[in-house]
Amino acid sequence: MGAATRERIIEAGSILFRRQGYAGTGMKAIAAAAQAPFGSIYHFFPGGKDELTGEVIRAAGRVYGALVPRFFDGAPDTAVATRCAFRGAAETLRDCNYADACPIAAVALEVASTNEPLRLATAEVFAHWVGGLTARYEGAGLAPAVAHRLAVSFVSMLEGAFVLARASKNAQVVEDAGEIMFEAVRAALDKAAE
Amino acid sequence: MGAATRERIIEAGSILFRRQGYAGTGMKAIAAAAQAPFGSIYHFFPGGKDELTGEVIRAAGRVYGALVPRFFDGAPDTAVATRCAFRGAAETLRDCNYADACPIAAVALEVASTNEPLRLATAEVFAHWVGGLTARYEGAGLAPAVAHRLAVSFVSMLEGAFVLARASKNAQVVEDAGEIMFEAVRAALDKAAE
DNA sequence: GTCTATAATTTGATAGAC
DNA sequence: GTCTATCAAATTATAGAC
Repeated sequence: MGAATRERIIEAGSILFRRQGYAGTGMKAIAAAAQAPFGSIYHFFPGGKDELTGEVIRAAGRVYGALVPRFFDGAPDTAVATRCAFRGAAETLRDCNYADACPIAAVALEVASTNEPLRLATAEVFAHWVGGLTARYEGAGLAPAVAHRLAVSFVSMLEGAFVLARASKNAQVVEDAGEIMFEAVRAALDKAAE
Repeated sequence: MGAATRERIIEAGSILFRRQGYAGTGMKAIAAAAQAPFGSIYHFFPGGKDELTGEVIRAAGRVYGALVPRFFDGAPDTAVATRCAFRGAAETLRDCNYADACPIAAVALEVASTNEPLRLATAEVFAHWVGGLTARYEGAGLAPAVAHRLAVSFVSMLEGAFVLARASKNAQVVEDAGEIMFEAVRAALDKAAE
C-alpha cells in the first residue's frame, strides 16, 4: 500500500496548502493529516518539502485542468459554460465554508520570488489551464488571440475572486465575476458571428 | 525619531509580505529589513506579529486605495481609466521584476482560514477598494448593482492577474485582463447611455 | 517500508541592561 | 527608547531500530 500512502500525503498537502499556504504548513502537519508516519514523507519524497510541494502543484494542475471538459462538454455554448464554472466554484466555496479554493494560488504567491523551481511548476500549471480554456474558446470559433485573452482572464478572474471570497466569506464575488466573464465571452462570440 | 522607526517597520513588513507571504516572513527578517533593532518591533507592536500584520494590511489599504483617484481623475471616461490602471500595474510589475504586486493578497489567502482578526482586516481593505471603484462607476452613470459588479470584478481580475503574472514573470497577463475589463466597462456605459 | 528519536536551525516572544 | 541575550517551541531533515 505504498502508493496509497504517497497519494494520501499529496492529498493532505493539497488541502493544507490551500488553507494555510506553503510556509505555514509544516511537514509534520502534512504527515499527521495524511495519517502517515513522519518518516514516510522523506521515504516517498527524498527531496523534502520542495519535492513534495512540486508534486502537489502538478497534481492540482491535473485535477483542476480536468474540470474544464466537465463544464464545457455538453454546455449550450462556451459563454454559458463559463458562467456555470464560476457558479459551480461559488457553490463549492460555500459548501466548504470558504476553506478550499485553489490549492496553488497561495503557494504561487509565496514562491514566486523565493523558489525558482516551484515558481516554474506553478507557471506551468497556470499555462496548462489557460491552454485548455483557449482550445475551448477557439473551438467555438474565436480567433486564437481573442480566445487566449479570454482564457487568461478566466483564470485570473477566478483566482482573484477566490482571494476576495475567502477574505470576505462571501461567494457572491465569484458569481459577480462569472457574470462579467459570461458577458465578455458572449460579446466575443457575437462579434465573431457577424 | 520613534515614528520613523515604526513607519520603516511597517514598510519593511509590506515589502516582505508581498514577496514571501505572512508565514514565510519572520519578525527578525522584518527588523533587519527595517534597519531596526529586533526589540523595537515589540516596543512599537506589543501585540506581536498579529498586530504588526494588521497595521501592514491597513496601511496597504490606504496606500492602494489612494491610487483610484490617480487613475480616474482626469481620464476621458471610466473605461479608459480602468484600462490605464491595469496597464500601469503591468508596467510596475515589469519594473520590479515581478517582486512587488499586492501586499495583502498572499497574507489574505494564508490567514483566511487560520486567523479571524486578520481575515477581517483583509476583508475590510478589499471592501474599501471595491467601494472606491463602485463610486467611480456610479458617478459615470451606471446603476449601483452594475457598478458594484464591475468594481468587484476589477479587484478580482487584478489580484488574479497578479498571481499569474508573478508565477510566469510575464505582465502581458495583466494587460490582457485589463483589456477585458475595459470592454466590460465600455459595454456597460454604452448600455446605460441607450 | 514503518516508525521513533533526535540533530541543527529558526521561529515568535521576553527580560533586562543601558 | 535602544539594543542584546536568551527562552521555549516549532521547523526541516536525518539516523537507525524494527
